[in-house]
Amino acid sequence: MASQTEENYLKSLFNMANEAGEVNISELAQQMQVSMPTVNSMVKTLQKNGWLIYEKYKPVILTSEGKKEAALVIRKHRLTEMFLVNKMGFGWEEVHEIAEQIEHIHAPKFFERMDEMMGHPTVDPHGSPIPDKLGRIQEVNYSTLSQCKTGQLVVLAALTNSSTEFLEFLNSRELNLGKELKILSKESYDQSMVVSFKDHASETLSEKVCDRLLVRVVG
Amino acid sequence: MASQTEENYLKSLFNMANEAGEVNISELAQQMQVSMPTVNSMVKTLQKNGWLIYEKYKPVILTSEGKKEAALVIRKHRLTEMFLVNKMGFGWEEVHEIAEQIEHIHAPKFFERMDEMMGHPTVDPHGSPIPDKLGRIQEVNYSTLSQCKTGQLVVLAALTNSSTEFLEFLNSRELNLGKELKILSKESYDQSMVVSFKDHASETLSEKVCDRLLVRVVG
DNA sequence: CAATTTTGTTAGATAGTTCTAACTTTTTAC
DNA sequence: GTAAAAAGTTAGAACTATCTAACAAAATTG
Ligand SMILES: [Mn+2]
Ligand SMILES: [Mn+2]
Ligand SMILES: [Mn+2]
Ligand SMILES: [Mn+2]
Repeated sequence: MASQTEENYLKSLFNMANEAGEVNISELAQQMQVSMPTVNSMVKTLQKNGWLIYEKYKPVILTSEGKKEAALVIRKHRLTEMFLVNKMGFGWEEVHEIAEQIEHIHAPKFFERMDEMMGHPTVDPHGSPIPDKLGRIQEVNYSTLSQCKTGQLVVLAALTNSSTEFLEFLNSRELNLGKELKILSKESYDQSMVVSFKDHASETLSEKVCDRLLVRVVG
Repeated sequence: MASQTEENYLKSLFNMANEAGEVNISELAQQMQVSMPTVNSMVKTLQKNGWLIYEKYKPVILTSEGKKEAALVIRKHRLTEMFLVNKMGFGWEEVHEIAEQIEHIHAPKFFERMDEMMGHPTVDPHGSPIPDKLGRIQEVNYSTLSQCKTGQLVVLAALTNSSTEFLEFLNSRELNLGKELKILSKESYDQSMVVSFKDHASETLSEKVCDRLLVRVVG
């Protein structure tokens, strides 16, 4: 059984993998906030457990068992976040830190019960998909708001970044998932966009913000 | 901040302390399911943290800081058990193992929210008192059913033992907290008691069972 | 009270997760 | 295509939580 530390590495590996499924040691070290030698010894351990492929001086690659292990931890994380928001009244900006701890609880029934109580949600409070019990993750591809054209009508569906600061910024503009936005104009100098919400005056959103908003085009 | 291991030791120390507040190393080793040298080194660590008083060859004694630390972990444990039963539909026999893990989560708001959602409960699903936010524990003294006399009317209020097996035994007899029992007779040979429940035929309860049932005498 | 048993301590080891310092290999830049 | 920079590895150490073996102190018992 994976330790808490191992579970955190697996999660990062899963999220960081490129198209080829590769992750560099230095990037992983930065992500995990530990030194490269620490990562070096941990990847050897993860390899011994059959969760990744490691060859000296090469980027590491999760095995399918590693991916499944990671996805099941991510499932617990996202179910927890959704439970905290939907059943316990937390804001979407408060739940990540708590879920970071609860994801390591070994109690299948506890997460089963959360899942049931919420009617088997498919996404977490930030729009990220919740893997199923077998660790399968449903891929959805939204566009970023930046990629959209003037005149389009879009619905905010997910985020590419869920830092507390960004979530608090979105709260301050009442930008929550499901919100309909109409793209009024795009400034070619700095890529900022002017959008209007239903029942709300128009807003200017910087390129940085537009890059972090994932939307479904509805018109 | 106490590690998970330290928190588990503190909890055991708190629960095992005799009238003088003393706990023997050998008893603690047995309780924690570790060797005596392991306990020996841990009590030195706990002493360094100011949570207990240790002198060679003497039983250890929690300091008031140690007692508070312990009580706050017990608070998290019991709030969790109550939440699992009242808000998530678990049986009282299923919650201890889960709470044993969740009690180590560092997220004051999470437990605050549980407490609020339940309207600040004062006891856990097994009738044990929930310490307050300052680690103060309200002492209640019930009698065991064994101590009661024939003819008395009592209400089941708590348990001296909450093992899964005992809880399952109580489930099988529909003996839950709040149940009114009338003591019909007591067998002097083996101390077994015959009791009748409201809306139920009479039952014989062994001495072992009667010792584990804490009751409030109501008539 | 002396012998035995029980309780507690020390020493030394292991496993997990982390570090820094020193070194090597690979990649990038001129 | 060499030199410098970046990435990765090894060695050696620390800290936590645990163990067993050996020893010492305290408690019990005849
Ligand atoms: Mn999260
Ligand atoms: Mn985590
Ligand atoms: Mn419990
Ligand atoms: Mn515990």
